[in-house]
Amino acid sequence: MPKSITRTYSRYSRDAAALLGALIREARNERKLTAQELADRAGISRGLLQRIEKGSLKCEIGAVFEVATIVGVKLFDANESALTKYLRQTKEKLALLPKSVRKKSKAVRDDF
Amino acid sequence: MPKSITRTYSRYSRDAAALLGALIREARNERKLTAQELADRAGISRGLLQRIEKGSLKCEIGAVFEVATIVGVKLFDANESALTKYLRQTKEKLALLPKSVRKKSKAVRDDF
DNA sequence: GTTTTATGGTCTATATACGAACCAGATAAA
DNA sequence: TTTATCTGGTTCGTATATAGACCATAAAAC
Repeated sequence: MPKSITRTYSRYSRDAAALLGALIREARNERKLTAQELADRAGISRGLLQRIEKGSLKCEIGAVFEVATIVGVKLFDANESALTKYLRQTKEKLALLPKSVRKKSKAVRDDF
Repeated sequence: MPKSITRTYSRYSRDAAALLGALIREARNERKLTAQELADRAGISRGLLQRIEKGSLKCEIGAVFEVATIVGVKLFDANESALTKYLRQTKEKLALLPKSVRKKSKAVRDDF
């Protein structure tokens, strides 16, 4: 990140991260795990787990997904087999589509 | 990250990220957006968008969510209002639970 | 009440994800 | 075909997210 950029996030993105964090915290409590225990299992620091549970958007998606998986929070409301199946279908579908998006050349001729 | 750590990710996390990336790409093609255009709208670089679409787990979750939001890929299979509503409920539920998880003192006495 | 421990926060050093600028190959349009 | 441009893949410099060590407070257990 050369040029310092302050990202802006949409309401939906912020809510989604906040919800995911809240669900993780709820699931952790249900399973009677301390923050340190869950962090250890996920291979992350306790501080990072705190930020994830707070809904921070500046976290590795891998860390967030891993924690969610450990405590049983389903992403996309899908279990493992359904996810794998849908993933395969989506990839097959993509293979049939055009490889690249192409814009109209130069200007659009709507002046006739 | 002081000590160099090579993270390991579960199959579920990897599949989830791959699916999300594939869904984003699919939605981008449907909307006839080039990678550069979508990246510009999300305020990220084209390179980062490529990694997101490939399902990389080493991306800011904020960037991924933002891109998904722009092309209309719904996280949690919920529309905006439903997400906000559920978020409020979840936070209220959390407020009722014990503030911290506490382990049995020392060893568990199961020898009686 | 006391004690223990989980949580929340700060601070520092460092690994790394990022943006930018490339290039080559693929692919769609002319 | 030729041309234009989208994509994928580098490399490099840098902003920053992270781990780890703190400390203070809160809250559960005793």
